[in-house]
Amino acid sequence: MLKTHYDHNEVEQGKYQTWKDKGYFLAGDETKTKFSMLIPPPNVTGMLHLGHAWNTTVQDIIARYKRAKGYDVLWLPGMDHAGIATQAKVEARLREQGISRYDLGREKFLEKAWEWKKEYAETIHSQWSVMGLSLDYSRERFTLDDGLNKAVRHVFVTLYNKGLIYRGERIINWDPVFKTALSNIEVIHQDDKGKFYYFNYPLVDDSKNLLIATTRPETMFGDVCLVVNPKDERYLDIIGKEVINPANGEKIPVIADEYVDLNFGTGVMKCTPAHDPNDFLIGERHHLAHPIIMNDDATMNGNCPAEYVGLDRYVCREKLVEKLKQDGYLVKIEDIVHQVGHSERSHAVVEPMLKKQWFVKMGPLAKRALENQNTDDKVEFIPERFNKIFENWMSDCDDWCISRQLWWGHRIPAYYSKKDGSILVSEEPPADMENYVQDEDVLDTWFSSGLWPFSTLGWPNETADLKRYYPLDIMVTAYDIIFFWVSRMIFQALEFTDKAPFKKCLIHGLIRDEQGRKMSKSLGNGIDPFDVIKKYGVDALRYFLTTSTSPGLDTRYSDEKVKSSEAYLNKIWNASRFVLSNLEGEEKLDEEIDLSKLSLIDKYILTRLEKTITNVTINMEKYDFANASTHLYNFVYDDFTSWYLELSKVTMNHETKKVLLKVLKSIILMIYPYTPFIAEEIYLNLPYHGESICLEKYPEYEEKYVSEESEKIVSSLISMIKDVRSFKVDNSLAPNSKVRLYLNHVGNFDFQTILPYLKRFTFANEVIIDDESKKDFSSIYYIGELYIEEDLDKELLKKKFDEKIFAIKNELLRGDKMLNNPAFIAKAPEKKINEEKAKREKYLKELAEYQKKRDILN
RNA sequence: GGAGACUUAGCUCAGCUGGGAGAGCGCCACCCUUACAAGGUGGAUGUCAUAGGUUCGAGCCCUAUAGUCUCCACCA
Repeated sequence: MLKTHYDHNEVEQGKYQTWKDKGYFLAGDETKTKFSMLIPPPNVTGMLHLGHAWNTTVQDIIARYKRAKGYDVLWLPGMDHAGIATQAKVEARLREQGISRYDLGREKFLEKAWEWKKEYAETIHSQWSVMGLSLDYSRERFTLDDGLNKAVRHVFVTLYNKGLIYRGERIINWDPVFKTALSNIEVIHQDDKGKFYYFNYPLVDDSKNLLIATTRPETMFGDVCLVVNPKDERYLDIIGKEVINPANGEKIPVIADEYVDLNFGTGVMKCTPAHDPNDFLIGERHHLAHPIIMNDDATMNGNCPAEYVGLDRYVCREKLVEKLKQDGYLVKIEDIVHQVGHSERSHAVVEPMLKKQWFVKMGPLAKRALENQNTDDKVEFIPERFNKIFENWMSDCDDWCISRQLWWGHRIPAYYSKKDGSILVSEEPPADMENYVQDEDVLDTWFSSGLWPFSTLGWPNETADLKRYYPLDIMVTAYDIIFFWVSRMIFQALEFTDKAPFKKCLIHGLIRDEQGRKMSKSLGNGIDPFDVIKKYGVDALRYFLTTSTSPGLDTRYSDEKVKSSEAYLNKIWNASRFVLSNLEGEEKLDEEIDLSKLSLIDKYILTRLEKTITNVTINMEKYDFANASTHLYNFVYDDFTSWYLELSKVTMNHETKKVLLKVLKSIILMIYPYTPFIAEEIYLNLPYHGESICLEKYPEYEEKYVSEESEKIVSSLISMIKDVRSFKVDNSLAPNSKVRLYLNHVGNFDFQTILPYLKRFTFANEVIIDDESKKDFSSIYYIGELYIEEDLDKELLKKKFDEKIFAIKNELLRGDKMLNNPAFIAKAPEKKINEEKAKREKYLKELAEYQKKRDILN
């Protein structure tokens, strides 16, 4: 029997371990249709946050729903080594002990990193279990395990041999803190305050100056020329001439290139090919030198005048500006706000630098990904608009810089000959490894994540799992990693498996704090899901996360809403207690319900149940969990607890008890994917329950339980009761005050069937049916077919009637406007016209009745 | 500079393919009615951002405007 109070701690206790031990979450029943998904692997960098909780709960709902629907569900767990992020954490930990990774050396450092991984994997596992995620742990993977390493090497080598991976010297985004290259999307552009410095570059053999504006004076040491637009009439005569670079006194030429914008700045720009991507392209076109002027830590190098060597780039900037000011070259300084690139991980200002790195050639891969979206094999984004976001990015992306100057990750399988420096790219090290040196760099962490949908299933081996579960049915993720991850999975999958990696991609938003701000460490506004769980229970958190959210949109965390989720579960808990207490001692409740023995209200609730099952299922199939839960919520609160449970007390019998059991069971089966713990607890307390709710079937719509007629009659009954209640409040009568009711029998059903309920809920001491003599006494209140006799305030009654008459007249007006409109009659669908006509009839009748009663009062 | 989202009750948000404005929380009044006071009953509250347009009919479709937010982009 259920305890008097819903205590989430007690309810959650031990259940997950049992589910896991019993193997309920293991995939592999080949008699069923498969349904497969993978968890987006969390980084082994720390604790899971509310975003993870949201993302994984959505998947868990899908997994549990699909299992209940009879699928063989594979939900494969795993984690991501998260190269740069994890390495940063491990280095920070070492720094606390006063050591750097260089003190340890590569091998020892990696040992530390694996220790870190082990530690945090454990944390994540325990957090997954608290969340109740129905993961198949027997298939868990890690991006750095042997199988995935093999997949990564295979992909790298294959792409290299196809010419889709190349090594080249290009301008890349350099993170001077972590001292590694970054891909374009790892650079966050944000508005920073900066300055526009205007300098004079004196022309050689001329007294004139050229005015140049720059935001980065320190790069002047790397200037190789000035550039003007060949169409710019102002500067036609100076093209080909030389100027003095005031920073270092070197003579540099003025060249012409279409790139220069005539309307920006002074129309003349300086060109630093090694430290700016556009300057680099200009340099390529004009075969210019590209001197690098900074070290990896963004200090100035030997290509700068001695007094600046070793200075940090910003210190150098100040010093140089000061000097140029003294020398009379500085014309003015303007304050500006401009977009500056920062490293996603270190937040340092990214330095564009010319470096030799590995790249994936995106053109052909992107083309195929885009083309595939026009085929039957396309990935269906939910909501659909994310397809456009995906396509926009895909159709305009640069080559992907995949080498990272880190240690934690997949080491690039390229080997350089000690003899001649030639490159050997191969899945396995060369036999004569002593003659080679392996590339020091590792791959971008997203390189391996991009293979996740198939590498985790054993690819490149033709494993049974790969055959059965690939491609996946759905991928669930937040929109912020569409570029990082989703797009890469898609083009890698197409390239290596000739199929899209998943059929659907369900996109959800990000969770924000109560004020709508992003949760961040610096703001200190992060909310630990496990604090919330302690307070309200994991079921309440899960319910909140998946029901008060809208597809693809961000959501705000709301303590109030989690609380009300808990209140809802408490409601179900107590309703269950009521049902169970009524079932006690009853036998043969598992026998088929005898429709002929059902009361009016039993038929009513079954009808509402069947309709609810339909509505919930439709929305579950669309992965619209907010809508699905709303249908269930309304059924539970209104139909079931507010009305049926109360009404059932009046005519409780054996058949009603069967109905109570059936309806309760259906409710907990439908709430189960959202809130598995409380659902299991109640389930195990039901008579005739199975081993676990995890093994139960989802409720199915059954036509035989639907009775439109009963639904209609009980709806009238409910509105009568509501009217009497509201009548009492209006007349300051106690809710349980006795009344005498008169029913005028105009409907086509037997009023006797509703009498017991009407009496009980209106506290009527008498209900008189069809007594013509009682129709014109003065102290009455009339509602539909119902009269109430009482000593009443006539003025109040008049007012009530007048309000009602006014409302009906308004309705009539609305309808007449339509019906008197020839265009409406001509163009509106016939169904709608008939509806309006029927309403008109109904209102006219009501109006007449009310007016009659109103007249009696005068 | 492009792209997208959002603007509905005091607050947070629903409103499915156009056909009588909804929920939760909050608020007011009454009630410890035998599942539930984490409750029940009854109630108040909206020129659906603004202006046009399409339509018999617009919160919903189209256009423009304003405000908020996000993403993308190399403008020195």
